[in-house]
Amino acid sequence: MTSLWDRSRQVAVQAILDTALRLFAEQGYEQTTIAQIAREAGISQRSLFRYFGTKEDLVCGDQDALGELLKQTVEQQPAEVSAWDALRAGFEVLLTANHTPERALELSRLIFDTPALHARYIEKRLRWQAALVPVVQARLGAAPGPTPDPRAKAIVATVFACADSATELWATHDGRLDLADLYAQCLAAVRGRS
Amino acid sequence: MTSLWDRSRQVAVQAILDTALRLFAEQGYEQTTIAQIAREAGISQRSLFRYFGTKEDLVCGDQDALGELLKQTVEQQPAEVSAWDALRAGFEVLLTANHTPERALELSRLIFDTPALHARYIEKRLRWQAALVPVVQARLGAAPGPTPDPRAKAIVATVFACADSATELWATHDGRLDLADLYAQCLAAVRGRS
DNA sequence: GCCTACCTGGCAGTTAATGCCAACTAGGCG
DNA sequence: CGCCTAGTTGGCATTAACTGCCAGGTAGGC
Repeated sequence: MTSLWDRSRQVAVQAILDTALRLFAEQGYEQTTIAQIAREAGISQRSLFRYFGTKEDLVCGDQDALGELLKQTVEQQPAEVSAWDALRAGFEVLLTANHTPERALELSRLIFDTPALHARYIEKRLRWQAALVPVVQARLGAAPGPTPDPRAKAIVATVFACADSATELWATHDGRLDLADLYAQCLAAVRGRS
Repeated sequence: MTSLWDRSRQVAVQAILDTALRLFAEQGYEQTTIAQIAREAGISQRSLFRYFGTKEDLVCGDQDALGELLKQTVEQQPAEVSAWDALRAGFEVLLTANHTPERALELSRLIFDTPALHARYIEKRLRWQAALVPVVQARLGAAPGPTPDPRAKAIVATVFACADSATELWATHDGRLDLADLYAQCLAAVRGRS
């Protein structure tokens, strides 16, 4: 059922993405205009905005799909797995599903170096967090009462904070360190006695 | 040495801020234009942008001073205070220094309900985090070596994650719960054995 | 009383983003 | 095959956030 439209759409999306990422890497995010991307990708400005609603989505757009994957992975962990371990499992799935390491590194650097992108990225991440809170809450076996239970929210936020710290360290060291290992170190610093 | 210029500047800033916040509360952030704020505040659009570099700064602007206050408070804690306690002390100072509770609640709701503002707020918060990492690292007594120490970064990120979770809970419950208490609960959920 | 320094306002221009409309194209149907 | 419909594309105009520039004004030192 993949019509010709769907296929050419895929091709166009990829072409736009490649052009944009190349230009961002060459001249920086702020210095690259939508007009230039559209011109070099051989598409009208108007259509570019139909594919990607905002300039930031050119970088952070495909995060949405990853968020869904993360949620499903956490949900499908066996019931006896703790909330912390379930979230770690989800995080590890993301690592393999992301892109090639080089691409992920390039994207990470772009995001961490560009305040506007960083903010947008975190905004998307916050939506993942909100979606994960009920999942984690169920795993904690809490009865939702009148006084809300901050535990699930805090745990999810902390896991993301550690994942973010680990990713930033990984990016600033050009990917030479092991990301999963950095994540474990971050979590240990938080949860261990100190 | 407060010249007339400084004073009228203060007055102007306050007038703009009051007008902007009122309009944001009445019609929402996105629906309010800079032109309208300038008109109702009796100032030119050009000068408004000189006082506040961006529209978002009308809401998140004074966060900068708070960040500096936070950093200094944490720095000035006695040496025997742990990193966690020093950060908590800083957070508590922020609570009292903020504004009136009503104003803080109104601002919090505006920020949490407006994606663009939320992103901007987090962006500023990230700068606080970066400034705090060396302070916390010194308190951890770590010798910065070739292999970086993720602990300070992770601890700071976690404290902010918990503070953010607590603030969001506090705002969604109209300020009826105690913010410091919520923060303690969040941190306990993360650091306690579970 | 003048002069310098700074502040203010208007104007034009750039960039991201949106709505509208006309031209086009794929794919179904007689 | 020829048409028709639906979905797509591109150009044009518009809005809103910003920025640079320049002319005018005002406070404060000399």
